[in-house]
Amino acid sequence: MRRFRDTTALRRAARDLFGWDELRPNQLASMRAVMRRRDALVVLPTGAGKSAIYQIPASLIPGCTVVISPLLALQQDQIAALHERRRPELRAVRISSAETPSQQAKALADVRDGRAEFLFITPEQLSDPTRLAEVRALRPALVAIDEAHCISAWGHDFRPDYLALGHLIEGIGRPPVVALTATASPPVRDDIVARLRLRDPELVLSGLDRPNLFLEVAHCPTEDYRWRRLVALLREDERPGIIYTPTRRSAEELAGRLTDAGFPAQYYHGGMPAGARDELHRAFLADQVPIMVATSAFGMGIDKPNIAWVVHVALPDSPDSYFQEIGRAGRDGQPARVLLLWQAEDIGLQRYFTGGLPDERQLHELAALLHAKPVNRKQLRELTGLGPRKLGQYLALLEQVGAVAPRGRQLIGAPRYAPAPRDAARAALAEAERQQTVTRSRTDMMRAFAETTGCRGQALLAYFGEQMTEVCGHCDNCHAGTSVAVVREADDSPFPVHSQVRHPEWGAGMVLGYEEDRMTVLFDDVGYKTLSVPVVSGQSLLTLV
DNA sequence: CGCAGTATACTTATGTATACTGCGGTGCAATAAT
Repeated sequence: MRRFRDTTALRRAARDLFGWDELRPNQLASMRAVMRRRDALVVLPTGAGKSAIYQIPASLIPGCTVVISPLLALQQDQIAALHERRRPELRAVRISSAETPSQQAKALADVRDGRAEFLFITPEQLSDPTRLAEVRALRPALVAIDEAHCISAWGHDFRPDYLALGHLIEGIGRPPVVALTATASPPVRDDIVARLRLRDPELVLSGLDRPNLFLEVAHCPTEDYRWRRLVALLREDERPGIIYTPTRRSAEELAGRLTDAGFPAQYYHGGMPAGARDELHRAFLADQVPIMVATSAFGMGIDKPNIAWVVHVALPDSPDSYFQEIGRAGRDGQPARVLLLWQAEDIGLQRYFTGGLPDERQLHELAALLHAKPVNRKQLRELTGLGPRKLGQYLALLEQVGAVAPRGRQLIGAPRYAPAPRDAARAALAEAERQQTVTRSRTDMMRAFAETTGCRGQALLAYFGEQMTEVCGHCDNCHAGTSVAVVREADDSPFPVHSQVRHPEWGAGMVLGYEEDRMTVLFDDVGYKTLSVPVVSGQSLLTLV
């Protein structure tokens, strides 16, 4: 009865507010979970109407909705899109460093007095206890986490406040939470659930296969070969597309070289002034920039249906990034090309980006300081001489081993049963080593994807824990005939996909999938490994847990 | 980790080999100077 009532209300709201005649099954399932005030993790490709999953229920549920979204530019687009609907139920405000204190106060008042339904905010804002209390006082009825994969990708060092998001949500009264993303492998999903402290969330997943994307990889022994492959694609396809480069400088250089060669290219990266970035973003969406050469800064929130190709001129750091980036192509359902041009040297740069290991003595010193008495970040910087970046990384690590906890009012201290500083430093170092190993293994998986002669669609989906029973038919290897369709019988896969296994040397892990005679397992401590199924079976290498 | 660019050594005149250095992604917010 309730189910029927919710469905009817949701369909009516979708029609009234968005002008949609129907809701897709995945959308409806997610929205029903939200209506029942159940936590949900929704993994759907962008363009599948993901925002509506929280927006439509929010318009029906009494009380405001807090939307946690990672980029200010993205928030701005989302608010503009809501306001274009011109409905009072969809009014939105934002609190960020871009608003003056009086604008922030007005935003809070608008939500409190019912003039706005949505409050857009970043995790960094919520980590200020005063701000947290202000938001809590609004008694939000729902929290939506947009681009939820950022929790896993950024929480460890880049934006440490993401790590504390579960704690912060509890701080605003712990309303039901709906987390949304386009890409999340099984460990990333687990990470999101754990960090947000979701309670028995409804998991809504769509199939990841994108049949209209033609996947192609070319190993490029020389720069010249790489250039020729790139130019060949640009000649064949004059529709708009994105070229991903690994560095800011290479983005600028390649855009210049393409322009000189008669291809109208622009470049985009995080080192550019905000105004120029906004303008380029807008121009690209408006079909005024046919070729965008960019670092990974370009992309999140780009919902442009007619991107016809995506080229990577270097190996991305992980299949996670790669899938996210190629997923921007072909949203209109038209055939689109995805080309990876790589060489082994690309891995060096990714190793650098992964970062080195922390210094155990510095960790020890930091843990000892915090053990003695709570201090704030500024004092810590002065006392330890560590830069803000390194300090943030160290604090995140110490927090993960239970040696550090926020103490309110910007203070950081040791929790009651914190380990001794020496043990904390040792554990934090071990945790950093584990994270580094897992990160490196992701790059290894990316390389394995590049080098495989098997079906690329299968390899990619296996990484994301989705088992394809047949070859994809839309990759270079399928077209060349080197991918082999292997029909798997139930008894050649003694370990079902997603089952927990144990390896004598590598410890506990999860089976992600099978392709040809290989299987992919993600181990907690050593990361991703590809194993030969005959060897595993013959030597009884794995045991079911 | 590995590349590009520069500096130095060795050579005995114009260049080559080796050694060293710096650089490299993603963004919040807060701060300081206009």
